[in-house]
Amino acid sequence: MIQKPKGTYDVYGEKGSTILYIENVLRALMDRYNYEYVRTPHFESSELFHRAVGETTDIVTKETYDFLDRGERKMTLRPEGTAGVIRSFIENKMYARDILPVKTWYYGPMYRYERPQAGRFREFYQFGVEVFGSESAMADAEVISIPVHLYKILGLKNVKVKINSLGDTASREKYREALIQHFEPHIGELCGDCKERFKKNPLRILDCKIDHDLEVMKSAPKTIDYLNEESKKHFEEVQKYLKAMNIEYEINPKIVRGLDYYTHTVFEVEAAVEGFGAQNVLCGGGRYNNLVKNIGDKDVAGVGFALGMERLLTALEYEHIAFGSSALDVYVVPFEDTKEEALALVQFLRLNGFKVDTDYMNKNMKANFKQADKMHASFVVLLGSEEVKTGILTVKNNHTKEEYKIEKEELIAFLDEKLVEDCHCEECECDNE
RNA sequence: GCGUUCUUGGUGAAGCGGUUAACACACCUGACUGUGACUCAGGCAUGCAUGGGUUCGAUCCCCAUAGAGCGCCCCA
Repeated sequence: MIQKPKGTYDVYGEKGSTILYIENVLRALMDRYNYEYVRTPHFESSELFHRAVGETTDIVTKETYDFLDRGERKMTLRPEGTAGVIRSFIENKMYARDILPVKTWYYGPMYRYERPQAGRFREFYQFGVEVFGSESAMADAEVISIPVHLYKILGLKNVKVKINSLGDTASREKYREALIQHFEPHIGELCGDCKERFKKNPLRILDCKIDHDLEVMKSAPKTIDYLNEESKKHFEEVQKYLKAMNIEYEINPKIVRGLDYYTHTVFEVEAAVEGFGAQNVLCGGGRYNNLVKNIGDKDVAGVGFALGMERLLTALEYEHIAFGSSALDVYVVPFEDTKEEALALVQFLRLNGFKVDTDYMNKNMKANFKQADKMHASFVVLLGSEEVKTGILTVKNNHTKEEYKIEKEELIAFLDEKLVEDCHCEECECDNE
């Protein structure tokens, strides 16, 4: 038996409906925010990610899918979306647009060679936005508002927005040094991982799950104390705009993000769901005023965020939120000698806009009614030789079990009327609210 | 990359070193060749992730491999 590769998954059934629903929500949402869709290749020159993500992060040193193409070019399956979008922004000279900022969104599969665990796969889907060309804190606030809005639409409660500021390059560097000075005398007290982090990426020490109770951790310097005037002002403005939009947030000085391209605002949205496990961060992002320059020598500010679909789906599952496919309008029961007429009727109804299905398995009557129930059919139409002969159809309301004799010409009008009348659901598009 | 738990039909699962691998749900057939919830009678894993080994005999014990879950590293 051939199995799917480790860390991948198939989508089918109810999960498929949920994903399609969310994707539609994303599309509509981004249209409302006036963001444009950008699609970039799933693989890029390896160098792009090395420049974007930074050589020190593990993402690039050991977690990417790298390969040589037949022309011996080093290629990498994209481990995240930002780098490709920036490359596209520069290559297509979007910075020269007549309308700035350029507000973009993307959605698609990303690849990381990691050990799979809850809500984490080797091929995973990310949705994200990138806004280029604005240094205004308004852009930061708008970007933060998008996932908040999305989670609200999806009905996800108990989400928490956590923000922090790393400041501009100068502030950030000053802070980094302060952090090193702070931890250096106590390095012996830290766990093994933190000793490693101290050398590679001291900011990440703040994220440690083992050492977080240590005195030296609690007394660690905070990023916001090292912001220069300009950075401080920017951070205050972000908060001002968030308040203006009624978005609740808390400042968490320990949010530093893993990637070293961030400047100023960084944020995460967490799901406070019981039993959700270690992977409770639903999305993260921030401002990256130097990244475009690093990649393409154009000094353009940027701010963005990304969210993982798999983790979002897990969170929805925990909250018992599902978006199943809609119920069938009509189930047609064919008989041995009326298959052609049945299929013709099915097609006729479909052409008139109804959601219709029938039996393809030569089921008996009992099994057919069972199947109609399983498909949540509103109406069952029996089509035997008698109905074919007389042109008068037997139509049964599958909820009330009432039976009607309807002429074929009247069927569409009958269904139109009855379907609206009977509809009690909250989600469908009918006008019967 | 490290640690740890696990893998038995379509599903939930019981099981013990020894002849037919429980039970339930689902599904199929018939009683009931045109009306569904009940009932009754049948059917439904030559096989217990895969490959080796120990044994007279392995779903069960041992080893390896693969996959899944959880935690760590890392991280949207």
